Amino acid sequence: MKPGPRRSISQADIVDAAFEILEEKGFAAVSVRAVAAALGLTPTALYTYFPSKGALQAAMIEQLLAGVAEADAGSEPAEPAWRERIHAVAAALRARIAGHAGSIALLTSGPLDGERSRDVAEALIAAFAEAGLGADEAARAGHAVRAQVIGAAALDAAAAATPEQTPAPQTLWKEPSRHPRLEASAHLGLDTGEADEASRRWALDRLIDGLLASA
Amino acid sequence: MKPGPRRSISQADIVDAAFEILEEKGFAAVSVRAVAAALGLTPTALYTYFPSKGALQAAMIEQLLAGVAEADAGSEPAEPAWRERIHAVAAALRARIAGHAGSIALLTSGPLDGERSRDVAEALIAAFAEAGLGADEAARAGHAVRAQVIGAAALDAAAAATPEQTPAPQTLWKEPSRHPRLEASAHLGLDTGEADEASRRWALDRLIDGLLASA
DNA sequence: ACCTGAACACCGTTCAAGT
DNA sequence: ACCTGAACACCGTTCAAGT
Repeated sequence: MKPGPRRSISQADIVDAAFEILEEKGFAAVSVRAVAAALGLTPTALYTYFPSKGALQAAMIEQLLAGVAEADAGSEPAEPAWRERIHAVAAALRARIAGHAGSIALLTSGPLDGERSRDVAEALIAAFAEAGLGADEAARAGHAVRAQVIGAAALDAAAAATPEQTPAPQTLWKEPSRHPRLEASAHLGLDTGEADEASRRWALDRLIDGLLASA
Repeated sequence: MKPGPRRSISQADIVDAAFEILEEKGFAAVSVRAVAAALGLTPTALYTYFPSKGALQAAMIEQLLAGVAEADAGSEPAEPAWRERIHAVAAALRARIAGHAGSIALLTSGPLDGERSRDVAEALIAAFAEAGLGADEAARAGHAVRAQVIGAAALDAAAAATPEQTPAPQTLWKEPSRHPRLEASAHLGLDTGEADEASRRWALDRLIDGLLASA
C-alpha cells in the first residue's frame, strides 16, 4: 500500500484497532503510535483522521455506548415496563463496560458529552419520569444510576489491577484483623471483580427501590 | 543542598509536592520528573524513596483517604446513629475527593487495596451491619455506597473536563432536541459539576433508603 | 488529499558513577 | 546512603516534504 491520495482506511478501522489494543494491553497502551503501528501507518497519518488523541478517544466512547440507550427490556413482564426499562439500560451500560476490558478507564479519562452519552442519560431520565418522578427528581435519579454503574465498574477495575496476594502462611495464633467484616465478605468477590451477576444487580435494584420510593 | 548521605526530604514531602501538582495541573501532570523538579531533585533520586510511580500514587491515595473511616457524625441526633454514621463516612469520602482536584483520576488509576481504603470499606460495612443488615448484605451495601460516591465523582470530573459550549445563536425556529429531558435539567448542574450539596446528598440518601429497606 | 520522516518536548525506569 | 548524569525505549504533536 503506497502513500498516495487514496484513503486506505476509515475512522472505524482506527477505532477498531484502538479497541483491540485497549482490550489486550490496557488503557495506557492505547497510544497514537501503537494504534498507527497496528494499522501499518505512521503516527502522523492518524492526524489526518482525528485532530488529537482525545478526539480518537471520544470516538471510542461513542462506539462503546452505541445502542445502550435503545436496550430492550427483554421478556420479563412481571415488573412494570419502566422498571424493566431502567434495568435494561443500566444492564446494557454495565455489559458494554464489562465486555471491553479497560473501557472504564476510557470512560473516566475525559468528557462524557458525546451524542451517545446523552442518549443514555436521556433514556434513564425518561424511564424515571414514566415511573412517576418529577422532572428534577427524574434527572437526579438518572444521574444516580449512571454514577452507580460507572462507580461499580471503577471498583471492579481497581480490583482487577490489584495483585492477588498469596495467603499468609499458617501460624499458630492470629493477629486480630482490623477489617474483620471486609475479610468475612471475601467470598462475595466484590473486591476481586469476581462478583456474580445477581450480586451486581442487587445494588442497582436497591438504588432503584430507594429512588422510586421518593415518588 | 549538596548530594550526600543525608536524606534531605521525607516521603511525606514528596507526596505533598505530588498533590500540589495534581491540584494545580491535573493528574496527567503528576510525573516522576515533575515531582522531582518541584523538590529540586533529579527524577532518579525519587526512586530512593519509592520503588515506582505506582508506589508514589498508592501513598497519595493513602494520604487522601486518611481519617475518612473515622469521620464523625457531627451533631444531628434526629436520625439513628448508624444512618448518620453512613452519611458521615460517605460525606467525608466525597469531601476528600472534591477537595482535591484531580483526585478521582488518582483513585481510579490503580488498585484500591491500601490500609486506608480497607478502613473505609470496613467502616461502611460495620455501619450497615449495625443498621440490621446481614453480613453479606452489609458488605454489598458498603460496596454500593463506595461505588455511588466514586461514580458521582467520576461524572463530576467528566463534567469538569467538558469544554463549556457557547450557547447556539438565536434562531427563529428550533430543531426538536433529541434530549429534551436532559436539557431541561441543566439548571440542576448535574452535568457541569455545579450541583449543590443537597443535590449531591439526595442520591446517596435514596441509595441508603433502598439498601436499608432490604433489611 | 494522504502519507512519510525528522524533529521537539516530554515520559518511566535502569545503571554506573560520584560523595 | 543518597544523589547525579547518561541512557533506553517510549509519548503526543507539529511541520516540511513527497506522491
